[in-house]
Amino acid sequence: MSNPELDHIACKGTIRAVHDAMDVLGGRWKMHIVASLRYGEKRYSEILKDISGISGKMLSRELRDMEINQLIERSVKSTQPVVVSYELTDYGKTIFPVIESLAKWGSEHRQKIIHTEE
Amino acid sequence: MSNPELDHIACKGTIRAVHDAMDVLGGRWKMHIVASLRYGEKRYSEILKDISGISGKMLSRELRDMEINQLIERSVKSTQPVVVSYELTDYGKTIFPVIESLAKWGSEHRQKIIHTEE
DNA sequence: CGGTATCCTTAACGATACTG
DNA sequence: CAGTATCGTTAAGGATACCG
Repeated sequence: MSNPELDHIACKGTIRAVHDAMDVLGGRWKMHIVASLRYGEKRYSEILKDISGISGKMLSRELRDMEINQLIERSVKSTQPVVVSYELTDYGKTIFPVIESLAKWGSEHRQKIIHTEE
Repeated sequence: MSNPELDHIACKGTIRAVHDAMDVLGGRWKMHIVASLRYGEKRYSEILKDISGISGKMLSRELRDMEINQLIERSVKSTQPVVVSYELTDYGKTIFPVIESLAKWGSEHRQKIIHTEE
């Protein structure tokens, strides 16, 4: 049943789609940020605490990128001191299935690593 | 129904799982390679043609990484000239759901970009 | 608190030339 | 064909200091 030509076309399509996704979701931290905002809005400092390893500079840079791409929304409450929070837009929430499958694979992968005591 | 504490625990778990996945699948090209091998084994030069933008150096480096992580298998047929091909291991194939959701998001994202004529 | 500016180091990556 | 070696450039990222 398998057809080399059709496979090739499908393959190229998948690669292109993966490429398009990576343009926006690529980089070490974007997926982490989506995961952090998974259950609702959070403040800058909360996200910073959530994601161990990220620096403030990178977090603000990535947040800005994602805001430009309309994945997240930044809101400022002009209290004293100022409170800034971020949340996923409806469009940003469409990434959930990706995060979910990635997280699922990641936790299964960790199990595998543990059991083969690497 | 939503519980801030439970959300926080779930969130941290997701972030950790995403992190574990990224350790192995991170980088600009690994997902492309999985997509390229999606429908069966391929030769080095075929993968190189599939993935536009990747250089030979990066391809061989990424392939080696993935072989070490047991995601792909490299086989050499000692004909003249030598033929080397790569294919996903059973373990590597467990990444399919991730690729699928990523590709799905990517193609929808492209549609969105086109329709908002960015 | 939520950043930006500056400096610095390392890693990623590409191009080219070369080899078995 | 399937790479490796070498060189050079750009990007990623951290540390620290500073600002409204």
